[in-house]
Amino acid sequence: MKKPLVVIAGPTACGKTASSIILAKMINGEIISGDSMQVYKYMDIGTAKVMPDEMDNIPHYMIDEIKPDEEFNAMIFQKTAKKYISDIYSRNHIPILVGGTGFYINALVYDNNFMETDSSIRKQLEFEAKEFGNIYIFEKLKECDPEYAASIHPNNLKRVIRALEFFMQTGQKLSFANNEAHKKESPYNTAFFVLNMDRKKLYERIDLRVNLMFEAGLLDEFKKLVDMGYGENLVSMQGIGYKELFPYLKGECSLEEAEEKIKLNTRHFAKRQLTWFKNKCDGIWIDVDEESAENTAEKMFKILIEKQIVLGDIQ
RNA sequence: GCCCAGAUAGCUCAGUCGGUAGAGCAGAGGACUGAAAAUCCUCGUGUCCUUGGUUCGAUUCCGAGUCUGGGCA
Repeated sequence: MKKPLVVIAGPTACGKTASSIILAKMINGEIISGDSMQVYKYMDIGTAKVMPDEMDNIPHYMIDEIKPDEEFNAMIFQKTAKKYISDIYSRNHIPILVGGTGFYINALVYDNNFMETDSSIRKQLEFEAKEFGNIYIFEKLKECDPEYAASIHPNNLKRVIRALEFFMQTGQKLSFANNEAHKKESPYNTAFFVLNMDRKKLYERIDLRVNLMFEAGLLDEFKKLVDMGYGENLVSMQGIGYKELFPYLKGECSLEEAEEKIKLNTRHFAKRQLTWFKNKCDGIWIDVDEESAENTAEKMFKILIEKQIVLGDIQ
């Protein structure tokens, strides 16, 4: 029998954190963060990380997992999170995966197969792309994996390079591997919640949250990271709320402009998240508009009982 | 009060040598299977300020008005 897994996804600033902690209390849950930025230590304010005083004694995992200059990706996420999940099962608790990184969440929920590769060829390919252009490298991909090439745009360099490096290292076509991976059935009995609210309201909440981040000392946090030697080229420092502050640091824009840019990028990001959850997940959408975190948690709890993912007497 | 310059998509503006118009940004939609808060793709009809005139035809030319900048008193 498949083991229970609760997922709480949704765009940034829609209230995942608060309602997930309440739900965790109700069902003996423990929380695994499905967030690509909260894994980094020292990046608290800009990632809107759950802090210990908010956790209400609910254990949280995949938070502060690594330092900002350490490598991280979907495979590492999956591997690490799976370990935490089995630990949670061993305690007879229910894992609640909560976050906004759809790619990571799906990797875990659908247990995607990742082939062992490393990124050693990457640099070379990046160099070639720079030297000879996107089309040149795209043509290269066309030769070894025409199906995959047909499915992506030549300008999407990251995708093109990944497909190429995958082929060069495994001798397999990414298009083929993806198809195989797609056939795999999820090992969990999952309730996949997607929290959402009226777009306008979401955007207002984003603006408000960015204001609060600055009040809470985002700029200091950023400067501290820079002082620790974490630079602009790091994946972690390309997170929204940090990357926009480099131009300010260099005197290329005002703080107000940087702040506006953060708001804008966060809105764009929320849109991309929504697109993913809409089209890549089989989710139960929960309208959070005008609702308290308690109501949202209550709603999810009811559905969990209906779906028999959780037993009624567990509380 | 006078003079000058504007008034065109939600915003900033381009343009039409007279045949009802187009960029950037915003916004919307989409892709994504080891960078994913990353990366990439698609989408532009609006009383061209109002009103007279000239004209087959005006957003475009001319006159008047209104508003907004700037200058002079």
